[in-house]
Amino acid sequence: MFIGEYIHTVDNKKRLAIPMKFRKELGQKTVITRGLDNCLFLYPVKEWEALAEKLGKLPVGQSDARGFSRMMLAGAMDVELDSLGRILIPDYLKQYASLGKKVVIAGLYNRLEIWNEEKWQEYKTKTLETVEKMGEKLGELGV
Amino acid sequence: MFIGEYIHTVDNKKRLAIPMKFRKELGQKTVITRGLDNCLFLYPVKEWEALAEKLGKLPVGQSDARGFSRMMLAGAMDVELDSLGRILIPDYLKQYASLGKKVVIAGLYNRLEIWNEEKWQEYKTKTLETVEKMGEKLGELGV
DNA sequence: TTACTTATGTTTATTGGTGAATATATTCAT
DNA sequence: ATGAATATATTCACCAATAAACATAAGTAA
Repeated sequence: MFIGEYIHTVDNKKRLAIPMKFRKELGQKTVITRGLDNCLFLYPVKEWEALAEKLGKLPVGQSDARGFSRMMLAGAMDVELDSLGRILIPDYLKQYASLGKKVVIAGLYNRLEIWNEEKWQEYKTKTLETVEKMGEKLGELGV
Repeated sequence: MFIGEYIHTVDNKKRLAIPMKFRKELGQKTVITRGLDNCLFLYPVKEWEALAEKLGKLPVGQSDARGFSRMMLAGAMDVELDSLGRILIPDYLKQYASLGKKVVIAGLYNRLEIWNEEKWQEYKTKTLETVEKMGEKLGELGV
């Protein structure tokens, strides 16, 4: 299970070191793809395969399902961690998530998310404002 | 069952000693997360895992469910008690709860809460004022 | 081929997490 | 009250993770 958030830097060769804590569970072979809210998703291959299968089975008739799976599938790229635990981020994904030097790597259960650092901070403040109201949901979850 | 409140200090390496009384029940491996009312929650791993599983299964498609699980999962961090019973508090959580040097550690049945000391005092006085009224609600809940 | 660019791999330095030791405070029993 | 025992606070020193710089290899175009 991936949890926690880290700030790392992308070097001038577009490489990003994955936090030590995530490496073991992530494995060497991973898949990176366009995520929701302008971030990138990074999956261990196994998780990805399961997800891809689901995406492939979405009804071709519905245009938004089509759009969603196109974005995820066509946007995907397999990347390997090198000897120092770094991945190479493809240009089009780097652009998509408007990644600069500082990025946030967040653990979200079965995937990692990669964010532009400022965007992440914005998103967080915005979301935290409403999260107290969501406290009710916590109750439903048995917290 | 965790009960009672303690005032402890965070050292300059952002470490916080857990009160001796809580250590045995808490265990070595714990998870610290964003809590409600700007405090932090500290769970024994088992308690956390049950919660995390529910969070992990929330639908990725819905934006507020996404926001919620991002805050809870990415906001969480597993921390181990070191040989002196201390935990390391990540920067972003320290900020979130605006922790200074003095913090309050309170036992709340199945979790601990970590508060900024002044905020805790404020919260307490504020809450004690209204506690009489709350009595009625308690009745409704069968206490 | 040669120069040049891009990708990949390695080395070094700095930062910050980790562990141990000492000092201070608190509690309890005499 | 006094001292012993236990708990907490603080400090110092070490090690590991990350970031940056450097070096090598591979590919591309003139």
